[in-house]
Amino acid sequence: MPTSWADSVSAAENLAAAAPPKSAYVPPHLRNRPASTDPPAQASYAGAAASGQGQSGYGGPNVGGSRWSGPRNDFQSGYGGGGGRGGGWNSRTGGWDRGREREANPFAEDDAEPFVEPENSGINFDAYEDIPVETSGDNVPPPVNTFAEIDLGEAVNQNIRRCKYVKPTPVQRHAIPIVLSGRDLMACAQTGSGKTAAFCFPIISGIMRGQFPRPPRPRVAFPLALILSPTRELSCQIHDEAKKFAYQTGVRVVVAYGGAPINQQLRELERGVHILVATPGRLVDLLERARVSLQMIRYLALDEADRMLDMGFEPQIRKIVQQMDMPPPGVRQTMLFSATFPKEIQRLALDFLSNYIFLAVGRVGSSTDLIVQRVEYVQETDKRSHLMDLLHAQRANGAHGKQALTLVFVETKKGADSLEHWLCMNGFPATAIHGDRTQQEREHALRSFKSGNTPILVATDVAARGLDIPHVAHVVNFDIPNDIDDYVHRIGRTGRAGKTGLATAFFNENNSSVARALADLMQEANQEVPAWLSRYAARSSHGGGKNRRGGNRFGGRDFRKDTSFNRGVTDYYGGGANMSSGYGASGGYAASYGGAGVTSAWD
DNA sequence: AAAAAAC
Repeated sequence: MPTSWADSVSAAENLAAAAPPKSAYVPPHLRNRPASTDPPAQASYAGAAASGQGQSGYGGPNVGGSRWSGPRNDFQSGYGGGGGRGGGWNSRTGGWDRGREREANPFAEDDAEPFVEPENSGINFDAYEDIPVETSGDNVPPPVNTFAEIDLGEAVNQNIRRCKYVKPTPVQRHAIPIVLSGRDLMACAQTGSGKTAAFCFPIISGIMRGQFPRPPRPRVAFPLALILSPTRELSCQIHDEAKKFAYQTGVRVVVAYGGAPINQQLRELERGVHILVATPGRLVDLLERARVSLQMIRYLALDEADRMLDMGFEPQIRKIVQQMDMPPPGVRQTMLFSATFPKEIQRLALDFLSNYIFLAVGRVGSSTDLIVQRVEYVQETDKRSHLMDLLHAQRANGAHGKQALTLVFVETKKGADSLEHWLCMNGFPATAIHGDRTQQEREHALRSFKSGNTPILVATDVAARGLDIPHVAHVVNFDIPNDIDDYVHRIGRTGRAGKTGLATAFFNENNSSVARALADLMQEANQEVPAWLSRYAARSSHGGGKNRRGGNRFGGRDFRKDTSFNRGVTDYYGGGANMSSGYGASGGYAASYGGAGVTSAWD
């Protein structure tokens, strides 16, 4: 076991260096890396804009009432003609980007990668092959092994190549066929496992091959798909990714979030939108102004769904999903994704789902092998000097000429401000991100951190979820969150894409309420649990309380399997699906899940 | 109790 932070890092680096490079599989976060040698995109699509006159309809910049395709079968035409003919989807690219402006190449800025490193270094590829997967629900479609098995169409296939995706990740292998088959889905998978692509690919494909009525009113946006996320930065990130997947497919992706001028967002919406990515507040605003209608929504995806349905967000989500004009479950297709899925939230989620499939994908490399978790006992008053010690060690250990990125989580916005200030005063280049900063400041902080200009970022939970920040070597839980799921999300900012990472937590009396949950979690992740923490855990846990996770090596477990849920409640299955059939786990893991909830497929 | 999310 490593004994110091510096040791942990060098051990991690050795481990990385020792891993033999393979070429076949590239996890999501190492993709898009070196400048692509793709030919200019238009070349392959030159002359493709040649279909009927209706094609300028959808999203056409200046067509008032006929933004949607004129001939109703325009989306359809050409699809099914086989990959070789290319007349179908490509023809639609002539629609909204023809003439006036060209669709910006979303792959262009991938060259600006500041961290140069050999492709594929240090990735535990084999770990991806062994990931346990659990599915439950009626008639679960079988997973696919390659992108070729799924007919996503030539335009999307080309984007997959541009993204340098060679092979679907586990969550993609399972989720894509499920969504393509039209089923609702609740998916537990770590962020960084390729979730975004898992729901974007089938949505884009579905929009390309579907037939949709033309939008009934001008000056109102009628998206076909809605993707909601809990933070503005995460919405931006999803939007950026989705743009890549939808490049030159004719499918328009627009993002809307608060803190930024609404006018530009309105203009984008007016040009037409198939997929709207949004944070809840701004979307409600747009709905109330009647600039967006949800009546044509066919796909609804909630990212970080457990956060979206928790107390803070639930009313807004209910308003958007249930009290506006969105089609009900069963008519639309609903997908919920998160790395954690507490039972109470799963129960809540029933209101939004219809006969759904539950999917749990284990983490890469048996849970958190790739993240070394340490807990240190630090009095409140000693936290700053202790942090300084860690940062000094890290600096001494200096990697690649640049200081490794360190993400420091604190509980409050005030705490973030004052810690940032203190670090800067003490010669550590730090910046901070939290909800009281302007959106400009937030985005600047994130950029500065990502680029390595400011290698220390102090953050509240605004940065805990979903954000993909490559090269974070160390997550410090300066304040330990009261909800253990938040801890899981926070440490997930490191150790991404098969890379190793370190997570250090400062524990003291104030955290005794999570001692048990933290100890259990670490134990389960094969981490060394300090004896003093175990004593805290034994002392302060009376019956477990609400902080007990349905622990296993997945982010969660289908609560429909709980006896306490099943007893006397037979009506939860959207439309009375047959409970007794179909709930066997497909992978042979069922037996492992019958017990106390801590057993896992790998025990 | 705090954080996030609209103007």
